[in-house]
Amino acid sequence: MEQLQVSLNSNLYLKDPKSTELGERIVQRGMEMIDEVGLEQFTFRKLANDIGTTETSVYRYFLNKHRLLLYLTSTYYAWLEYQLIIATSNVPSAEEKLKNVINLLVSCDQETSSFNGLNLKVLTRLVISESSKAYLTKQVDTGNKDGLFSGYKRLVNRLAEISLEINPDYQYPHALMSTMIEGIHHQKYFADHLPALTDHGATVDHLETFYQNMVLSTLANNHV
Amino acid sequence: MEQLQVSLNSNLYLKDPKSTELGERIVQRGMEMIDEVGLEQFTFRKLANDIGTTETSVYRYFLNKHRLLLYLTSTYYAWLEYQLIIATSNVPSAEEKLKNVINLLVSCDQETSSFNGLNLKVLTRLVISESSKAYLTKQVDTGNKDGLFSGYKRLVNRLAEISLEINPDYQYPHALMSTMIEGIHHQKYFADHLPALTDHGATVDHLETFYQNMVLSTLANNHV
DNA sequence: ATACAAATGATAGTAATACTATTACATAAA
DNA sequence: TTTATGTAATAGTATTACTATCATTTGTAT
Repeated sequence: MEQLQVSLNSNLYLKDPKSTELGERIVQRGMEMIDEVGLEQFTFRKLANDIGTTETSVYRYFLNKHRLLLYLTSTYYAWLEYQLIIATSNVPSAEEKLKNVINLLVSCDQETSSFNGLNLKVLTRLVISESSKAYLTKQVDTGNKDGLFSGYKRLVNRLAEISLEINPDYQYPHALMSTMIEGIHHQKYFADHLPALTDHGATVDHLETFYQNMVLSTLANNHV
Repeated sequence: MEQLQVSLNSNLYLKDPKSTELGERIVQRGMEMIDEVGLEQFTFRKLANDIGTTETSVYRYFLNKHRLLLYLTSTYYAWLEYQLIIATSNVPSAEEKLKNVINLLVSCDQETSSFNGLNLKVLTRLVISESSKAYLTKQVDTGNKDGLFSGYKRLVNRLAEISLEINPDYQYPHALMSTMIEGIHHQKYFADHLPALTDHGATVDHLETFYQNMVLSTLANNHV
């Protein structure tokens, strides 16, 4: 799992950070610093000072901090896609597949392992609090054309297919799955910062129950 | 409706923008400019130049642009709460109430009227693309203590109560309603910018069908 | 051992951002 | 008339988000 090679869209970076040791450190410490101080307070200068290099060198790898964020979130979605394949292969029942995926999504902030040298607990936390900022910008359309969101879209597509296995007539499989993924992230954030917007502290077990019921009930489709 | 006085939490501003004509212009043009250029590119200097005043004067009303954004989103939620009361009073069936609310939420970007001098179509568009940035910051906890999110929380509470009227045993009414509100906003954004993440262009009618089915099926609770 | 290119580093510079401090002016209540 | 109060103009600062240039190190092919 550690050694798995995942190739991300090359528009995410200027120079592949996996090609050099400096690149690896930029991505690793970049993730940690964004997690610590938040994207707004994070700068390439701070990162460069921290890892003992120069601002210029960091700019050689990434166009700006938004691209670094996108690189990180794309890594997260690549990991999820890989886990999804494991969690659904050789599972005959589509409902069981979806349950496994929900379990994966609600518990990945408990993961102790690493992926591409990135601590998954930290990466998940970063995705929860910062990933929306990757697409809520005026540059979203050009970024989308450049394929910067293809990892996320591929994941949603896979999940939509599983939904259609459960109910082939269901009209909104992409909407349901993107609502679920974003929802899980939001509920975890709310639990930590705005608990009035969720229930039972959005623990792993409660979130799992909530989203299982929500998705499976919706796909059973008894209110159209 | 135009004349309705809604008082927002006084921590949202330094000086009540409704107390002066300059304040009103700051809020109005502020909304329009954030909608046009996005929060990142929006600055108090640009706003001041645009409305013919100085940066300093703008800072007298709002601590920073995040607080102005929060003021705007709070206005939106205050309007929603008011509309919700209209849409649910004298409606005997709880299910009917929730349907009315969903209709309100999915169609408020079509609204042609104004509220507190703010064009609701523009305000809704701004909320869809920018409101997450109001709470996805490292200052969220102090902001929450200062009551900056109380309007949103009150709205979710009201909706949670309606959910419990439908199913008094349901365990996740706040989670379901915040998932729905955020979901509606996201789906509208995806329709415009990342259409692979939604279905049928997330038109008003489709969104209404999707969320009605999702919420009512979930509350019917047949998968726990 | 030499030549060469790729990678990194050092230094400097710029326009803009997100503020703050100071001062002056106008008004209006005491 | 004094005194407070609100409002604005001017100026200044530290930081941000970059870009340009050039020197140096390092690994590799010959």
